[in-house]
Amino acid sequence: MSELQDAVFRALADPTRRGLFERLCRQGDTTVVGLLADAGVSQPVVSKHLKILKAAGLVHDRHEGRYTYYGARREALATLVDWTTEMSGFWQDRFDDLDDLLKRMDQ
Amino acid sequence: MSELQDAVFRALADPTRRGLFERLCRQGDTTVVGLLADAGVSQPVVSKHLKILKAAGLVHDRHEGRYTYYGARREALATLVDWTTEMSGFWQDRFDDLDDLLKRMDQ
DNA sequence: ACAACGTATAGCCAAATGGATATGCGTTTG
DNA sequence: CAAACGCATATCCATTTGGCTATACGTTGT
Repeated sequence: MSELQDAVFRALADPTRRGLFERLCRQGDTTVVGLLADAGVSQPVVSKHLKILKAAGLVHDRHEGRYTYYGARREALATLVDWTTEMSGFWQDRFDDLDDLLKRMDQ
Repeated sequence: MSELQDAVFRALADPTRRGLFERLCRQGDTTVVGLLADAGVSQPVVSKHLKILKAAGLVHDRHEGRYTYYGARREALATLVDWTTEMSGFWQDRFDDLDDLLKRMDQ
C-alpha cells in the first residue's frame, strides 16, 4: 500500500483529471488557460486537479512570467506498469512490438 | 472516455479494492469469508467492493452451494495497459520517458 | 500607475463514497 | 426442521470529493 501508488491510482480515477493528463501527453507543455478550453470545468477546478496530479508526480509545472506551463511526467506511469506487471505477466507481451520498434529506431 | 475504462480506473482507486484484487491475483479463487480475513473491513463491505470490481470486469464469481468463489480476471488489466501504452505512445518528443518505461518492464 | 490577464487559494455546497449494523435468503448440518 | 453458516441487500452515517463563485496575487501591457 505504497503512498505514491495510492496517489497515482486515485489521481487517475477522475475522468477530468485523466483528460488533463491525456492532453498533456499529447500536446506537450500547456498553460492552464490552454487546458481550460476542452476541460469542461472552471479555471479554479482545472488548477485544483493539476495540483492533485502534481502531488501524484504525474505532472510538473514551470513558471514563465504570469504563465504556468504544465507537462506530463510519463515516468510516473511506471507505478502503473509495475503494479500491473506484478498482478500478471501479461504486460510484456503487449509491449514486445513496441520494444522492437524502439530498438530499430536506436540504430 | 470509455465507460469500461472509467469503471476500471475508479474500481482500482480504492486501496481496499486493490487489496482484494491483489489477493485474488495471488491466491486464485477465494470465497468471501476467505477474503474477509485480511480485508480489514466487514463482510458486507467486502461484498460491496467485490460487486464494484465485478462491474468493472476485474473479477468473476462462481457459486457453489452456499459459497461464492471470486477470482481475478487479469484480462481486464488490458484496459490499463492499453491506456498506458497510448499515453506513453506519444513519444515523438519524449523518447527518453518511453525508454525508461520499457527498461522497467524488462525486469 | 492602472487595467487586464493568468493562476492559485478560500469558502461553500451537493453528491458520491466507504464504512457500519441489521436483516433477508438460500444452503448446509446436527 | 431448526440452528448455523455464507453471502447479499437495505439503511444509515460521516467523510471525501468535485464542482462553483469570489477573491487575492503576481505579471504584463497601456
